[in-house]
Amino acid sequence: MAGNPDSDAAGVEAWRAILELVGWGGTHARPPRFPTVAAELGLAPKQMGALWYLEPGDTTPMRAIGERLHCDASYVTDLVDRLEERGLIERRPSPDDRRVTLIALTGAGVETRAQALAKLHEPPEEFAALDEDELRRLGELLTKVAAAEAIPSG
Amino acid sequence: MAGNPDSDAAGVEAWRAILELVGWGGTHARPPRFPTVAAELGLAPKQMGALWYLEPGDTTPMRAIGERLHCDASYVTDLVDRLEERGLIERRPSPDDRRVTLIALTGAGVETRAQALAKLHEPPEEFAALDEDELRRLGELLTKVAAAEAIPSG
DNA sequence: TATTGTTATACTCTATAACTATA
DNA sequence: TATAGTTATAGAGTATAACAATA
Repeated sequence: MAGNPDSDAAGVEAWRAILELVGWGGTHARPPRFPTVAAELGLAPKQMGALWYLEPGDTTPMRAIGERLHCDASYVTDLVDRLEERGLIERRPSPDDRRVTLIALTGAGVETRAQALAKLHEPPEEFAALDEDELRRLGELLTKVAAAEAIPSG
Repeated sequence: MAGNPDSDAAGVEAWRAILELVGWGGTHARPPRFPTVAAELGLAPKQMGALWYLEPGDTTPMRAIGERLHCDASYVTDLVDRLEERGLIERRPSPDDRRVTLIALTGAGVETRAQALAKLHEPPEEFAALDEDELRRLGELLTKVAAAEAIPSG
């Protein structure tokens, strides 16, 4: 972000609006979306993050979950313990490497995950302030941004 | 969100991109912005939220902080204790009502708050994927959305 | 020797309940 | 009686360090 001043200003404005919508803004202070949805399903935010990361039908080493969630391996153990107690996931020994434990969603896990994603993906009511063309344009622009590789700063 | 299908689809797409950018997405899993910035400054997320809410030069009853941050009064006490220990805020008795304690930022608090906001408001690198016109348009659309009153669903 | 996962432990975040002072 | 804030306490979230098993 060291371009021309006008562009920077527009970027700051856009970003600030995003923070606002997401519940991290200073002005209206909406409740933050992700933790709220997690709480509605009786999940800790990271538990929901883990469920999200797990693809239905797929199998994932515990280590990968920790990397994705930016949390310690010991906490992944705890996370997995609790999700397993609730019957949402199961552990399976890896056939390839006897050190690794693979995680898979159970049927109940697939269902809970779907509920979580449905709630999360529900756009905010405020989108009604835009007409259809505006909304489509917004979607295009944001998708272009989100698809871009983050340039590691520094 | 019960409009026409096209509009809904565009909204979902836009919203999904926002979640992605903010670190709540499933695909790239960027680290979530707000907690990361707080950690960089050695603050708990809610501590940073409190600092944000406090306007420099202003004075705010503790109760209001709890409402804004959606947390319990007892935790506000703790929050304020720790922020006060670090010299970022100070308590002042209210002249109007001897039950209420007013909170004000100290000089150090104003400075820390500014640092936090600067980091938070820094747009993501990915905005570089848009040219100036696109960025301006994005800013306009998002601002319009963020300024809209949320229609309480139900 | 390095890596995956677990256990033990402790620290931080946050809420509930009971309480004090004031209104 | 209701409201602002505090204290005591407990629970959930998360990390560090030491460890076992496997590679």
